[in-house]
Amino acid sequence: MSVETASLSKQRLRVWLRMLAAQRDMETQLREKLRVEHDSTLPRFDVMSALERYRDGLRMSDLSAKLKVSNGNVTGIVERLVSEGFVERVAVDGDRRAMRVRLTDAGLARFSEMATAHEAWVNGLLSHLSANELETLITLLDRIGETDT
Amino acid sequence: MSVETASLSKQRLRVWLRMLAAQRDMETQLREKLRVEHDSTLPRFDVMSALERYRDGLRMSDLSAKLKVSNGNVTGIVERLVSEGFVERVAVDGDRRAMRVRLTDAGLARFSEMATAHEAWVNGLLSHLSANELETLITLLDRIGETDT
DNA sequence: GCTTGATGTTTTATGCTTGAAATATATTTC
DNA sequence: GAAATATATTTCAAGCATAAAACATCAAGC
Repeated sequence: MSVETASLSKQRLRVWLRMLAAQRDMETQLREKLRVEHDSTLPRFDVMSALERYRDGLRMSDLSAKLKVSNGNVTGIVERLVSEGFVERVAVDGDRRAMRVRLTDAGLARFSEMATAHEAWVNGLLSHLSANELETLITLLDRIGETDT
Repeated sequence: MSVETASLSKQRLRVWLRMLAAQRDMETQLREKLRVEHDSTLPRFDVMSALERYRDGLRMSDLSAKLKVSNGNVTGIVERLVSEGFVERVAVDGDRRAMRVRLTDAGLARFSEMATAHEAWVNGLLSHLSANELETLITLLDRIGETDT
């Protein structure tokens, strides 16, 4: 392995560590805010956010696919949202295995409040970066997931 | 709020969502590799990594500070590493409250294997990006955590 | 030397997360 | 239409994470 290759490898490692650190810092602050000011959590927020985009509701499996988490995970989060009255489960016609899940009116109202606050928090956390820098970040982050052409 | 301000806010939200997505994708792959190929986990790897840098060991509170996780969290992870024989707890002279934690020889050997593989995985996941792009990413990610000057 | 407060760590309660097994229902194949 | 296979979801066991309380020890001040 050449010197250039070795240092490139180390640089990639550094990028990964910075990604972790930046993400963790932001997540810690967002979670704390959500907990203190809205008595909620990021996973609940994520689920409600997905359901807000699909007002007719989503099947459990669609929900876990969109959020990229396991089925069992979504089961638990939805369970809590149901018990809080923010989400309801509806039977799916023609398939008795499936369940459609959707926001209740209370859930939609609650989500709207949280979403406004959430956007403001993120806005504050990323306020140092210019529009150009934000654009650059999006481009680079997107390229990470790309498969080879 | 002006049109520019509104769209800048949305753009920041997009950046945050991309950060989450990119980080989650990478983490999912790294966790799976660590689980299947080394029968371990990222939290364990992180703890061992910190201890590898401080061969004389670290106090529990130093460890949780470096990793930026709660004390109770570290207690559990170290507990498992101890039971696996990779880490040992040593009494601290002059302070019977504290515990110094350090890698055993087996732990160091194990970590070395994992670290080599881990670097190669990260290397693969970020192989699309050039040195310049990596440098840009590091710079931008670092600026996120900055406090106002 | 006793109290008061600070510090280091673990414990507890709760929730998130995964992978794998279990359950229930649909679909396909013969 | 019965058997085999596939799909949708939940349950389970284990681990990770937090915040808050509990516990143990230390350090200061009186």
